[in-house]
Amino acid sequence: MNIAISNTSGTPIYQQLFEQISAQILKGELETGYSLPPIRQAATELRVSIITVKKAWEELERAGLIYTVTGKGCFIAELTPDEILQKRNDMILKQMVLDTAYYKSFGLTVEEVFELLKKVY
Amino acid sequence: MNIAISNTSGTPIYQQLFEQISAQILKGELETGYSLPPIRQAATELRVSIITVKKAWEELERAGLIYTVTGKGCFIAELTPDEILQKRNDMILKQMVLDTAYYKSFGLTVEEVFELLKKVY
DNA sequence: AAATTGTGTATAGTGGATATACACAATATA
DNA sequence: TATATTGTGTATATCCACTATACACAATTT
Repeated sequence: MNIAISNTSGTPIYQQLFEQISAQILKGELETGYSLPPIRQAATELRVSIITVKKAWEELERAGLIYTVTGKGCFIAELTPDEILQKRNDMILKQMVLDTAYYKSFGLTVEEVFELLKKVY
Repeated sequence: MNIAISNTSGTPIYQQLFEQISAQILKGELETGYSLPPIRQAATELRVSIITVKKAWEELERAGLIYTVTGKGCFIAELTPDEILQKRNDMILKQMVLDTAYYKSFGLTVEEVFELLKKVY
C-alpha cells in the first residue's frame, strides 16, 4: 500500500486510489495473485472511509484488474504481459481522447502538441 | 455566442463557457474590442443562471482575455498576435502538465505517448 | 430621469463525495 | 461447531461545489 492521497487536488479520493493502484498493477509492481489489503484495514491505514475504499476496489474490479472473493479478500488479476499492455493503453487512450479534445478546441496541430509535450515530459 | 453546453460531461457549466470562449478568442474568432453579450442576455440565451455566466466572465478577465467596464459591458482584450500565442500556449501547457502526470504515472515514455497521440489526433 | 449593464448579497435546492454505524453473507481457522 | 475475518448491503448524516432566483446598488448611456 504505497498510496499518496491529496485533499487539495479536487480529484475524488476513490479515484486517486483507483488510478494509483491501477498504475502499480499495470507497471507490474504488484504480483498477480497477491492480495490487496482488506478494505477495513486499508480504510484505517489511509484514514478514509470504508465506502471510499470499496468504491475504488469496485472500479478496479470493473476494470478487470482485480477480483474479489467474499470472505477471502481481493486479489490482483492474473494477466499476461500482452493483456497488461492492452489494458494500460486502453486506460491511457481513454483519457487521451478527452485531453486532446481540449487541445483541438484551441486549434493546435498535432505537431504543435508534440512541441509542447516535449517541454513538459 | 456560439456555445454548446453539456449537462452530462461533469464539467461545470461556467468552466465550459470559459474554455469555449477562451478558445474562440485565442483562435481570433472574436474581434478585439468587440463586446461580449451582457451577462443577463447571455444567461437568458444559454438558459443558465446569471451567476454561472458571471463566474465564467470573471475567469476570462482573470486570464486577461477580456476586460469589463461597469455600466458598459465586457470587451475582448486587445492582444497582439504574440500575446495571443503566448496565452494559448500557457493555457495548454498548464493543462498538459496535469495530463502528462497521468501518463507518467503509468510509466509511459515520451515516445509511447507520441505513438498513442497519433492514433487519436 | 430612465434604461442598460455590471456588482454584490441573501437564500435555497441538488447532487457527489465522504463518513459512521450496523446487519448480513461467505470463508477460514481453532 | 464456534469464532474471527472479510466482503456486501443499507441507513443516516455532513460537507461542499454548482446552480438558480431574487433583490438592491453602482456606473454608464441616452
